[in-house]
Amino acid sequence: SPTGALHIGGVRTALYNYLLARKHGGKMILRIEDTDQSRYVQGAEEYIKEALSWVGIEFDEGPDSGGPYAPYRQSERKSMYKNYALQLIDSGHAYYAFDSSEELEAMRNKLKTQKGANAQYDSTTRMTMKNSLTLSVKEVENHLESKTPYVIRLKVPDNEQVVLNDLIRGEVTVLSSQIDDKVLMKSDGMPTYHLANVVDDYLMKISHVIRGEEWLPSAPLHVLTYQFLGWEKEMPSFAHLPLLLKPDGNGKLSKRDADQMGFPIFPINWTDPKTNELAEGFRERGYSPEALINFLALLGWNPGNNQELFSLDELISAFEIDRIGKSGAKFDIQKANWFNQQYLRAKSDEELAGILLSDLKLQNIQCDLEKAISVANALRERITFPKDLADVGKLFFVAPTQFDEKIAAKKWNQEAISVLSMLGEELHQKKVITATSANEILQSVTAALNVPSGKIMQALRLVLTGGASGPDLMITMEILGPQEVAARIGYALDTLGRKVS
RNA sequence: GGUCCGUUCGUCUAGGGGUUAGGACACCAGAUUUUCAUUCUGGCAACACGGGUUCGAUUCCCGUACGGACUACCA
Repeated sequence: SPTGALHIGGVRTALYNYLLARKHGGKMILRIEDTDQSRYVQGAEEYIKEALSWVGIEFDEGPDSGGPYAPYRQSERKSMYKNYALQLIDSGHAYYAFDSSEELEAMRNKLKTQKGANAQYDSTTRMTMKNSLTLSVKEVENHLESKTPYVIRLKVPDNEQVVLNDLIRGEVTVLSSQIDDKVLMKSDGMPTYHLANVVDDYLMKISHVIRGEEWLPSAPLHVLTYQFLGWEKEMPSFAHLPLLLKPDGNGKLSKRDADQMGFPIFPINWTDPKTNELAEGFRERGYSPEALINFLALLGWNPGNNQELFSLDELISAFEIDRIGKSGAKFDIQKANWFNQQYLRAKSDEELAGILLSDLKLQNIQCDLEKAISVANALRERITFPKDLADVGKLFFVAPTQFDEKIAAKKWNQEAISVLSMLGEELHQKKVITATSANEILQSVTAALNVPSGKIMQALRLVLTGGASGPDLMITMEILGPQEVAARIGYALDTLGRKVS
């Protein structure tokens, strides 16, 4: 429904639908459920399509590609729904209701004061309200003719067992007296979700309804609707998915939680058209669609073995609806990061170099492909996001101008100074070095000065990177080249001092 | 409040009447790297509780607790 950005839970729901459809050679249909005009959000439909397309979910039918059951937007199908509502009235399963919102509220408030009573429009209260069950035929006609606003409500039977067979939860039985007389047609002439969904699923020959658990309570109502419309045989299978929960505490995962914990909740960037507020998406944050999909697939489903890394095709062949869990899954961004890392590492040096090159270009840093490949190779084991490549790789192009004070205080000592001074002089005379020769030179210097090389490594790192972390130091020296290393040593000696008191 | 759904390491989960209850993420330690990281090895850590059924229950049944969803002319 185009009521805002599709969030990550919706992506997972779409994914499970997609996996099942692909696995069994079915059709994946995109239907836009835009029956609530007041909640319609500009750009939301496009967002849904783009987001799903980014993660690799493709539709066989939908508003763009068309299909045998077009149109695929419920607003464009508006005229189709009323006949079915009328059919339900004719068969005695629905009725007109003329109650104003004030009257409804008054009824609910009155009921709330009675203990144990369910404040709802149902078999116990409908005869006290203003509807075609309580009004005379003449009065009803008058209302309809004078265009009194009305809704059409389902007449839910008094005391019947409604049985829902859920693919995930098994048999769920609800007593019909617990279900209220849901509005089927709104006063603006639009159907509610309940009617539109049932009618369209029937018309579009939908085989499976896989949706979030929040729909479970209204599923019996849908079963009832299928029965009343005489479509019980064509009723789709239902599967109600466990919810995605917030990482700490309990409750449904929300945008607020995600913001607080500092991770995205939308697949791609979303700018709220009302507030103009930008919410960063997983895509823009640097998650690959493969990683996101893999992570999401395993949040509530598992293959029954220890395999964790799945391509979309592998997911399709492994997916089984009865291996979906029943309980809600907390959203663990660390695991998502781990998946991202796995997929990033699986890329070749050339691919990583390409990412590095384009990121460097944005910062106006020149780099040739050969060097980019070396840098990518040096960095490949230490990155989680593509941007890490340029973030940490930057040290190969821009010399540090300041040094981490804590590390300097700890590691910048007389031994380091003498080793580095000598190392700088040695390197200054060289044109090229390899990791191996760099190591040899370092070893000879430390041996000559009788300093264990392990003791000055962090000082060397500090000089070369400005901080305490980075790729292998010998490799770093090889990529930097002897002249640059010597220059950085010289700069460090100048700024950090050649003597320590 | 009512209805429905759920409950295995901190997290995602496997398992299933008799198991040393398995894996992954995270965390911790050791080894390697004369280097932070990687990698490797190891460690920590779970069947919500109470009743049944049973020779035996974490597994089946019932209850309790806890959690969640729903309770709109929203989807």
